[in-house]
Amino acid sequence: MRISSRCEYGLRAMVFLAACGHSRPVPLSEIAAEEGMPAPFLERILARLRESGLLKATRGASGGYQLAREAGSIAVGEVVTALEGPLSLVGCIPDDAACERADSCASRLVWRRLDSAITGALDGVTLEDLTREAVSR
Amino acid sequence: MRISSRCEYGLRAMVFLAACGHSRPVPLSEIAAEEGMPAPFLERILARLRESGLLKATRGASGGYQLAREAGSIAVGEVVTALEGPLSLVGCIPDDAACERADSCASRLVWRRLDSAITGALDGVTLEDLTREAVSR
DNA sequence: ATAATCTCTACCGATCTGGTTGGGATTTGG
DNA sequence: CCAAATCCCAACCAGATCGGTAGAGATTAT
Repeated sequence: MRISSRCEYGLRAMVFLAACGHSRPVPLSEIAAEEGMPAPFLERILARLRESGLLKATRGASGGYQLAREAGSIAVGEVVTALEGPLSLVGCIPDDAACERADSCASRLVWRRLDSAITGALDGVTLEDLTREAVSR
Repeated sequence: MRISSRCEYGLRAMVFLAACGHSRPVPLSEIAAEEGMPAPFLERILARLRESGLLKATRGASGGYQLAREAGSIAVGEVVTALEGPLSLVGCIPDDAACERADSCASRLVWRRLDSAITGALDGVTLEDLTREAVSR
């Protein structure tokens, strides 16, 4: 199991923007250069984040990207979900109607447990948490 | 994020074998039929599990597959790792030398947290746990 | 007006996924 | 000893995804 580059880049960009504060829009080129990511690829990643309402973009000269909400109100899980799609591990979670065996399926117990472990790990942390923890080291 | 069919089938097959007990080798065709999986695909899955030492196969008539160890000593995490490869989320976990930014990287905190959440959820449960829980419902 | 910037579409090679096909090797049971 | 059951293995396939590139367009500050 591996986190995609898309997801990794996306989160790093979001954290970068969170650290920049709300003062000004940050151009794509700056994020890409500072974080060492291929700009055209990052562009499409930020597009997804914008479509998901996590990012706000201003066009034209001295435009760029900003967080759409406060860093403290954006959970990491939202970023991951926006980039990776809904993180349903198997078809039958949470929709147990998807499998006729759902009632007797022992494996399903593991996927449920895993699902809540992942959700807990990602939804319990905000971008603000990350910038604060990172600074304090 | 999604569990692959390979992984899902593999775990279900292992649980099935755990429920069968150690009495006799169970032929592939039986597992496939009982669990509703495509037999040739399942075959390659079981091959991986055998190569990883989790499964024992006996050839010839009245042959089949058995767990290589007791169900109580096989963690679900082992099964998943055997099928899915080592589950390192990003290159820098646990090998922080893989990224020069590792020290200052805030995102890395999330991946570490996620990593231990996943490991905890998968390594803390054995096949025996699953069969027992499933039976008791 | 022009330069900076976001927006969008199309393409690309590589890899993974979920299979199928078919032929072999091995061992049991008759 | 032979036939059937069973595991073993390699090759192939279509489709999706990934990571990335290329290039043309729209919009806005200066």
